Amino acid sequence: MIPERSLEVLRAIVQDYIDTKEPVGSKSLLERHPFGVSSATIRNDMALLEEEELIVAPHTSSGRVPTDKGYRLFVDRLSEVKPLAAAERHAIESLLSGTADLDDILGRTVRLLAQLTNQVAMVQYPSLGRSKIHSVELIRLTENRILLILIADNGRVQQHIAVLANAVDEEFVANTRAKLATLLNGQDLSAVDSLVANFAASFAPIHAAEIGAILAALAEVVDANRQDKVLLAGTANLAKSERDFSGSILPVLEAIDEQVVLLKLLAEMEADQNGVALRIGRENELVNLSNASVLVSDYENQGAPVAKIGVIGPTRMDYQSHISAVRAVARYLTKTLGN
Amino acid sequence: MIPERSLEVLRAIVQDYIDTKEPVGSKSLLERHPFGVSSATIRNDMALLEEEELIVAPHTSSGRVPTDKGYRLFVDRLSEVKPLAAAERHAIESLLSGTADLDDILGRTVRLLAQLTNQVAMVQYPSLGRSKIHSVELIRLTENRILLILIADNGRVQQHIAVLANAVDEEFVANTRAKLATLLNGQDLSAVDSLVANFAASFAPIHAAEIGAILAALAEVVDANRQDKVLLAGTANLAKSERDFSGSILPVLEAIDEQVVLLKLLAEMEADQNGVALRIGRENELVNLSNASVLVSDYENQGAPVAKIGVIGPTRMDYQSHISAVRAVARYLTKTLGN
DNA sequence: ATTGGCACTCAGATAACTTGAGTGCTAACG
DNA sequence: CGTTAGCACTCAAGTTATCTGAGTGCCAAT
Repeated sequence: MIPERSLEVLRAIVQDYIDTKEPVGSKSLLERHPFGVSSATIRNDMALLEEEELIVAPHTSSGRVPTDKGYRLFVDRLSEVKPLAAAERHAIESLLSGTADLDDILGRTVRLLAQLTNQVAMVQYPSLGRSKIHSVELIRLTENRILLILIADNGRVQQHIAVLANAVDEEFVANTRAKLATLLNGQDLSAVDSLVANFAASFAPIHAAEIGAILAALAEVVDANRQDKVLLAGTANLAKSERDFSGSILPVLEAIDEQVVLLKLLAEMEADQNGVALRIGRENELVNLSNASVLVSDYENQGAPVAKIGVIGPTRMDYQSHISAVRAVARYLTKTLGN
Repeated sequence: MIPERSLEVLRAIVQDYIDTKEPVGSKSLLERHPFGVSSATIRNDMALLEEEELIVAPHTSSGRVPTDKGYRLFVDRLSEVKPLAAAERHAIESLLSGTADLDDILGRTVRLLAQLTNQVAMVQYPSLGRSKIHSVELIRLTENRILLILIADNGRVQQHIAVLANAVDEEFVANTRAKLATLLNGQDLSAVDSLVANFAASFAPIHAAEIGAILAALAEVVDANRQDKVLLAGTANLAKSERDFSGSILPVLEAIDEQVVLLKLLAEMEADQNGVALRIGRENELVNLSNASVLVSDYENQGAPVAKIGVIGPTRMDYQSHISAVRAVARYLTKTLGN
């Protein structure tokens, strides 16, 4: 077991390092934190912490820097979450009020989070996994092109064009639309597949191809809802804190380019008791983000988590503040979606 | 007037500099380009070019580097556009074939362009300025929330939710929808404002507030079509060519964050006889992109330019190749949209 | 107009030296 | 035993000096 004071030293090291961005030594640590012991004692504690791989010295004769493991311990056991300043709270309230459109809400929210944290912020579009279908519309664009629109009960709208082999008339479209409505309105999105299994049977075989194309479009639209989208903001913050990413911001930019990677990462992350999920440095190795930390929280709609929102930044980020920022924004987003 | 050979020297300097990323001196220039004169003569020519502010020496005793003005002259008068390699042509064909959805097409296209040029690529969503309304749909989500969907004749779909002060029934919605359809279907988007001017008059005054809200939503949607969106790809290329941007990639990242800036920039750019528009370095001063060049081309739908596609990169970019890449991709996009 | 020749410049590389914040270790202390 | 003072040691980073070579401008000769 690591003695109490040593843990305090670790906490002090992490805080100072986040603050000054300089490796912290035993003497300068005492200047900022009056431990009431001598620097030699601190050095002994540091030796212990280094033993435990919680800190490391970049060079033989330099101060110490927290390791990923050190940050992890700090976050899990040593740090209180720092509540938001009133001004920040106010900023959230005022910036996010009075919106209606989903795109708009998410856009504003992610920008706000980027601004609050000075990091790259991201928000995932609400998954419709547990959502229900509000309605399905069919619109005849031309004689052989049908626009299919699927509206979910949370207001998200997806459309797709079905191109038919043969021309169809308005009546056919209206008829199909009515049947689809009866079948699907109010149903779970996830149930669509089984519900439409025998759909073609209720039509004359002559129209089998057309019905097939429309069902394909429907499948496409349902699927598009599954493969979520990610909205980003604050990429310029990367350039500002470039040196914080040991070496290069390239992996982060690559992740941003390849949204698939981000989505995979988000999907893997599960919130802890604090309501946030955090991956520090090497913990992101699989997605090639070893020099970054990812911090996300779920946001909810109708009582159930629907997607994630969070930030991505250097391992040396201000976890205490950012955790509360992410949580607050997630909560506010939940609230906004509730209306 | 600048003599012929001096211009040849300028061309050689630009090409070498783009190639080697090193300031080019009189002697090494001769090694790569056998001018048949001595280095002293080249130096004389260089002195002239420097006089004309077409090249500049970073340090007293160093080779020369083209200025923005030098690049401009090079592009306008000295360079042939380099046709695409067969492999690239092939890549375009295969990567962009077999798609249907607008989002999908644009996404693929912009990625492709980023890959071809190794720069940040951007594509603007098709403006609907000259498009017509295919149809307007109203869908009653709840008793006081109406989803308005506007479908343009090019398949682009925009929706917006109107929140009403009072509850309305299905009949009211159907009625309104029918009237809107009669009024608007097939009309120019730009004509919407004047067409709906007296719309409220055809309803009982008791519903004035509701009609107002719906018209507001309509205005919103029409407006959303005007303020186009930009899709980006290849931001990771920024990190790779970071040193090419004198100093910092920050301004570029900022522009990417603030899409408004990009849109403004795109709006200002008008294609020349080559079918592309190019802004070099300082020519972008107003949008704070003095150390970058922006190269775009129009793409068309139904015979008229609808939006722009292009790249943004360091002033020292390979204009010859990139111009043809942008043009080819724009043309292919035009062709794909034609289906 | 072009060229060979020459003195000059200066960014960048290399090396030697200094500095100072930091370390580990040990012997003494309460 | 945990703590401390003291000391020798390390090494990144800064400073200075020196060297090098690719490059220049200029001028007299062709």
